[in-house]
Amino acid sequence: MIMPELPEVETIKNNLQEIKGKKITALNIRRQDIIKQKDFDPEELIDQEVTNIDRRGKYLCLATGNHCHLLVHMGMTGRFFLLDQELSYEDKHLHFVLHLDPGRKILFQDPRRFGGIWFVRETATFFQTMGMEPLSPDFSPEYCLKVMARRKTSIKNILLNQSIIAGIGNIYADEALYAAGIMPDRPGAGLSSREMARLHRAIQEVLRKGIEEKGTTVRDFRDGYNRSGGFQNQLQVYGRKNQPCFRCGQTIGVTKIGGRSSHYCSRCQQ
DNA sequence: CGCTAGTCCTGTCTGC
DNA sequence: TGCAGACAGGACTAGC
Repeated sequence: MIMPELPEVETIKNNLQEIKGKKITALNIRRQDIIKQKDFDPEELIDQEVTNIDRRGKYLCLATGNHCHLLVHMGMTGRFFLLDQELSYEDKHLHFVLHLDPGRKILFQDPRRFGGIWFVRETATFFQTMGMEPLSPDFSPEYCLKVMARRKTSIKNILLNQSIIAGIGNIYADEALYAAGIMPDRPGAGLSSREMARLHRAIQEVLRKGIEEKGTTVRDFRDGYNRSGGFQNQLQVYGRKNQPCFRCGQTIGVTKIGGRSSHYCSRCQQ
């Protein structure tokens, strides 16, 4: 099971750079309920050039020449990928198609439909409540200490809170906490500055590694060409319940935190 | 405001 | 072999 997190969306973003400058020729909304917001008529995108493909948190953002934005969130099982016109494709759970000139298309497929598409005019407003990008220069141990001060909830919950840090999901949260040697149920405010420095570094390391490996594929994730990623082979704790810790041999445990499974090594993490 | 529990959804896995 | 139930969880909402 997978949800596309920051490294997965970043991978799709990188793949899709080649459509920059291409013209949108048509679009096909096959399921209305995956459209979450419509600041403008989607038809306005037709005949427009894709001017930019960006990422903010777990959102992919396509900009067009007339200052319109198409935002995509993959939810848990969403796929957003390029396909050459002549190739056949599985159209089950296919909710949206963007046709590009010449003869290519981008498909949005999402069996579980936790994902969606937003037609947004002002991205600044849309992303107003989104937290800091963890790979930006402003993301520092000091920032972490500041935003986690006085928070009694678990550090795991804080890492998953998109309004504090953008883009971290269950897999990279567990991996970062393992790499930092911190138990996921520790209250955020209880972390020492030394621990916060370790966590800050671990977050950046696992995310960078995830991007380098072009994402994690447990079952569902596919990149902008519908290919699998490689980070699943480097997971230390996520999905390794009852298996020995690579570092110390202790059995990896799982507990529920905030309704989500949290994987940890009780010897390597305090 | 901070936090928890419930909700949505369907493919896959488990146990009888 | 078949089938019911558990499970996966991102983001949002209601309620305390």
